[in-house]
Amino acid sequence: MDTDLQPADNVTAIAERLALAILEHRLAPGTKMSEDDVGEIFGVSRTIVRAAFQRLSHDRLIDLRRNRGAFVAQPTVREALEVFEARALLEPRMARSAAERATRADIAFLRDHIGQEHAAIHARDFGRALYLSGQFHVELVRIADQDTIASFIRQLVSRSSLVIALYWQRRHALCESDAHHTLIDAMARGDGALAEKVMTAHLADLLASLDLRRRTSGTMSLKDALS
Amino acid sequence: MDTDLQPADNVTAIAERLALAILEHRLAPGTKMSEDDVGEIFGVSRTIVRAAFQRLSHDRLIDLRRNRGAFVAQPTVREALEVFEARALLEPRMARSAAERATRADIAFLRDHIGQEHAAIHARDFGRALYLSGQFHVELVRIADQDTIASFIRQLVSRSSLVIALYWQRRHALCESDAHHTLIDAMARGDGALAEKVMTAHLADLLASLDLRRRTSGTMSLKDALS
DNA sequence: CCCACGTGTTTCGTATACAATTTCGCCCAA
DNA sequence: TTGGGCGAAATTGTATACGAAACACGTGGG
Repeated sequence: MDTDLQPADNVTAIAERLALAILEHRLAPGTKMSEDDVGEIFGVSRTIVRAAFQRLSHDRLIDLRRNRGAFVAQPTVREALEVFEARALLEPRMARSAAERATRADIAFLRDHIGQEHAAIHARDFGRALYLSGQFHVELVRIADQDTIASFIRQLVSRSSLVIALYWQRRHALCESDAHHTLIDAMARGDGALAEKVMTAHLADLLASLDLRRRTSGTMSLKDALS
Repeated sequence: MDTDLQPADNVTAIAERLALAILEHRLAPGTKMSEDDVGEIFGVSRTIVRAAFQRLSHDRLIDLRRNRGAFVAQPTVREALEVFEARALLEPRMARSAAERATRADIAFLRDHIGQEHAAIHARDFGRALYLSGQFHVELVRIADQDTIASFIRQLVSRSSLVIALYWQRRHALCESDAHHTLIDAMARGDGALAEKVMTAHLADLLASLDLRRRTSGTMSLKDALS
C-alpha cells in the first residue's frame, strides 16, 4: 500500500512542511529562518535543512542570501505583476482543457475540495482556507493532465500566496467570490470556452483586489509557526 | 559593472558547467554522474556536487534517484510533447512583447547571437550551435522583460535540448531554417503580430522535425565531456 | 544451463567538525 | 549624542567521516 504519501525522504518532508507554513501564512514574508533553528525544530541536521532550503529557493518561496541565511520571500510589486501575468497566460487554457477532460470523479473531488475550504473558513482557519483556495488551481491543472505546466502553476500559485500576504488589505473577504463554483459548473457541463473565460475573469479579479501600494507586515516566531 | 557574470558561488559555477555539458550534448541522456567522480573532476567535495545536482534536478536536466545517483534526464515522449505544448503557450506571446519592446541594441545583439551560431556551425561545433540556437529563445524572452516567464522558458528550452538529443534523427540539418532571421526581421519592424505568428510556426516546425518513435543513443565518459 | 543467494565493493544519505563570513555589542573619540 | 572601528559571538560554507542502501560477482543448488 502506498496510500501513505508521506515521503520517505527527509528533505522532501521538511521542504513541504516549511512550504505549508509559508503558504498558510504562518510564516510572514521576510522572516529569517536559521538553519540551526529549523534543524533543531525538526530534529535533523543542517545538511537536510540546507537541501530543503535550496528547493524552496528554487520555487521562490524563500530568498537565499549568501552568508546571510534564508528569508521568506517578499515579492516586489513587479514580481507580483509578473506572476499574475504568467498565470493569465497559462491558467485559462488549462481551465479549458480541464473542462474538456474532467470526469465525474474529478468534479466530485473539486466540489469536496471547496467544501474543505468552506469548512476551514467556518473554523476561522483563514491560513488553511487560503492555502486550499490556491490548491484548487493546482488541482485544476492536474485534471488538465499537463504535468509540466502544472509544475509552473504550482510555483505561481505559491508565489501568489506570498503576494497576497504582502499586498492584500482586507483579509477576511477571502475568495468568497464564488468564482470557483462557477468554474466547476462550467466544467461539469464540459463547457471549455466558458471555463476559460471564467478563469480569465477570476484571475483579473484577484489581481484587482490587491493594493500594490501598501504592504502589510507582521511576524511570528519559528517554533510557533512550525508546530 | 556586472558584465562579469562569473558566479563567486561554487555550486552555481558547477551547476552551470554541468548544464552546459548537457545542453551541448556532450553528456548523453541516461549518462550516470557519480558524485565522487564529478567532485574529483571539479576539485570540490560531494557537498557542492550534491547541491549542484539538486538544482539541475529541479530544472529536470538530471534525474535524481534515491540511493542510485544522478542521471542525465531522458524525457519520455509524453514529456517531450508537454514541453512543446508549454512553449507553444508561452513563447509566441513573448515574441510579440519582445517585438514591441526591442531597442536597436537588442536587435543588434540578436543578430550577433545568430552570427555566433553560424560560426559554431562553420567550426563543426554542432553541440555549441545547438546550445546557442536554444539560447536565442531565452534572449528573446529577456527582451520581453518578463523574468518569471523567462525562467520557465529557460527550463523548457533546456529540456527541449534533451528531447532533441533523444529524438532527433537528422542531426546535421540543424536549425538551418531561417526562422530566427525571420523573427528578427519582424522584431526590427516592430511587428508584434507577425513575430507571434512566426514563433508559433517555428515551434510547430521544431516539433514536427522530431521522430518520437525512435530514440538515438550514444554515450561518452564524464572526464572527456567536462574538460 | 539457469537462477537464487551471499559477500565484498561501490555509491549514496546524514551528521558533524572546522573554516570563513557576517553580525552585534562595546568602547572611544569627535 | 553620534559615528566609527574593534573583537566576540553567532551563522553560514565546505569538507570529511561513518552508516546504510544498492550493485557486482562468484558460488552452489536445482
